[in-house]
Amino acid sequence: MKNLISTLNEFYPLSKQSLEQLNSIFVEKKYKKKDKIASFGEVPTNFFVLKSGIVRSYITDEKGKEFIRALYVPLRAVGAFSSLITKKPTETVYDCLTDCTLLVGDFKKYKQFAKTNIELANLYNVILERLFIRMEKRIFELSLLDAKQRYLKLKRYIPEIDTLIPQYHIASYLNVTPVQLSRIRKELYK
Amino acid sequence: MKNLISTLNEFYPLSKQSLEQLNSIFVEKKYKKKDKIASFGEVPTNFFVLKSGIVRSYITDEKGKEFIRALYVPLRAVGAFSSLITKKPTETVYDCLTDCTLLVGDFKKYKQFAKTNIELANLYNVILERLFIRMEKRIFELSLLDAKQRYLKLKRYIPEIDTLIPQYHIASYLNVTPVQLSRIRKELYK
DNA sequence: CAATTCTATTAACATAGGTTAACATCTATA
DNA sequence: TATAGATGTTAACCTATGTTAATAGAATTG
Repeated sequence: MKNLISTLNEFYPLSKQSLEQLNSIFVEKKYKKKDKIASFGEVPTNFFVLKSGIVRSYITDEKGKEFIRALYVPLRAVGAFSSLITKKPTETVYDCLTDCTLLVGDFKKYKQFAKTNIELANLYNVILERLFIRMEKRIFELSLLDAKQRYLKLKRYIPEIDTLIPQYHIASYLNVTPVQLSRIRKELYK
Repeated sequence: MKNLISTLNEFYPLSKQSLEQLNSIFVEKKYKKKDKIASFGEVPTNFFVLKSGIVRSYITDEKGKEFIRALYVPLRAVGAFSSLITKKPTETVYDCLTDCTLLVGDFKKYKQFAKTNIELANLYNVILERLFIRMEKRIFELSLLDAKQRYLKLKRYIPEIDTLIPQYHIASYLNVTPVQLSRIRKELYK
């Protein structure tokens, strides 16, 4: 369990007892490209820490069109948190864009431990704080930047992105059509 | 302190000791329209609970143009949380769009108590969870809905909004120009 | 209450980005 | 390796929204 420990200690240093409690709720698991880790309409019970690969989250409109809302890279906390919190079915789907390794955590057990273990309560705080800051940045990005700037920003965040996932997925994350992203790239690389 | 107690118990029921700790860090304060509760470039030390009035948060671009990113109504937790968390200067300004009454909380003291008082750690969890869910909804809204739908959604959230704040503030929140909001209203009410 | 400043509307024009469709590659697999 | 499906590019056209400016009514203040 060396890996789990080093992964989690990057977020928040924990006592031996807390690490043991964490070990008891986390399982490492491998997923294939396209595997779902949270499906539409389901009430999720797990949250995850991404060890390798890329995960996306997306929502679907009435016509079945997919809108990628987030891309996750290794060491990020992943999961349908709002549904875990509200216990309502998720409208956001999470799936793997590449083969992935994830730490799968039992959210209910975690919360159970956090009720009495203040270290774990505070670790959850730290995770929520980070998620919150990411969300806020994403809102600034979506409202202040045009598609070209959003693309450049994404490339700064994940430089190899163009080789990792197809362009139409990138376009979806940027909230534009593949046609528009193609235009942007043309202008950028001429 | 009856008011503080009833306000906070709406979020999370607390023991007498926790309430006393909270009382010691919260002060009720009145603000005038246009008063700032967090200014650009400052490292904030307080967070707030809005008792009455409307507060906005906004960011400013290089040209000094303001972009309202959130509107807060009574009982919402308000504050430059990402700066409180990171201890870096805020780029987001928070000010009062109407005269307001706020509970002003000392964030550092709160965190200090939360280190050992698990009830307060968990209350902070609940607040962060709620903020997170709001953020996520706002992202869906900004990326899936056009300006007309965002306007209708805002009117469902705060029906009296048109009489509370000027239209150009509403437009800014919706991420469109006042001109465009005027067109939308024209189309809507014909 | 007159003058100034704010706010909302409208028109004319400009632009980013959407839609559709044709075409060209590339990739996987039967 | 031939074929079908997946992916990316380009062009033509359309729409929502931005920009600027003129106008007018409302609100504020000397």
